[in-house]
Amino acid sequence: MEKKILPSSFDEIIERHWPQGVKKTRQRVDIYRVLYSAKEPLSAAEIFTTLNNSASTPYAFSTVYRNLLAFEKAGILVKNVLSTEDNALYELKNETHRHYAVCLKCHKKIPISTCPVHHIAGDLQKTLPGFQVTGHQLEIYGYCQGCRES
Amino acid sequence: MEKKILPSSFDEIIERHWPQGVKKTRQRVDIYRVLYSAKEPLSAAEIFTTLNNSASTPYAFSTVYRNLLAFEKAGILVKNVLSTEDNALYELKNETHRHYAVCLKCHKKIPISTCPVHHIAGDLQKTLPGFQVTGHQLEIYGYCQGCRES
DNA sequence: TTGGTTGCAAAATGTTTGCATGACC
DNA sequence: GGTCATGCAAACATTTTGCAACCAA
Repeated sequence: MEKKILPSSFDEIIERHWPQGVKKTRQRVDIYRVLYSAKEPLSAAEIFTTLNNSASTPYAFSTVYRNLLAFEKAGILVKNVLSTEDNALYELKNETHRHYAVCLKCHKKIPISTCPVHHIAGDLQKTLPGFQVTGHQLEIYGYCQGCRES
Repeated sequence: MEKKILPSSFDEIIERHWPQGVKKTRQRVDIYRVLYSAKEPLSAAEIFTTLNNSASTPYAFSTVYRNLLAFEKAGILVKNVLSTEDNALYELKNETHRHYAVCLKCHKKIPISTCPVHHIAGDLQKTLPGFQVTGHQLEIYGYCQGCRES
């Protein structure tokens, strides 16, 4: 019985997922924690506010931006820019590849389980000869049930 | 032989495509023309520059933005915000529904003929019960042939 | 004529950068 | 101890807004 059972502490999660070559600072770990516990993509402002509400120590806006960029370069985070939002949203790249349906009225983001792009991955290579696909972004727009009823 | 043959003059095109309820001003027609002759989505700055290079009369930046919004509300234009660009891109909604593959190095935008989202339209309704889909945006990221070779 | 549209300038927003101080390895 | 990260403030780029003059219907 050497296999470890749940729950994993946050320290263990960090230990397992922390990217190579990124120095571990208090601020970075805290930003990671905020993103990790988020249920949907967050804006830099939301991360900034969460950090400064939860601790007495100040966190600078530039620190948030610089580290989101660092995480993105390290390959553990994706930056999304939706046409319906006026700012970028960030989320950790986790095991499950996800897209969202965005409500144009209440801006709620509903996860979509399937990814239509995977279905046509082969086709894409034919459509775009010589193009090396490294990623994609998809948003579905519309109105959620709640907003349709009101 | 009442059927009209090519070429259509730009005036005829405007006549046919101009949206209901949008007052036709010199500036709006000119913005429409720039978008119409563009081969790929343009930024507000590009439209602004094109306008001011091609005429002696000044065009204000705010006029460009206000009318892009007016066109969008009228349903004849789509606004795209790509994660790789720091500004929005605009293109006329024309008959053919299109997406682009964006090169992460040279930022070239290559049109994709197929739309994977159409393939799963039925699935989407099941995945998102109660959600009314009105549109979507898709970007493919990667590296184009030219940039891969260098 | 009259309400919508324009140009200009200024403000607002989100994001990036310079620099001295401070923290990690 | 040396290097990289941080906080602060100021700079930056894009987009939005207020207002008087103007134009299309």
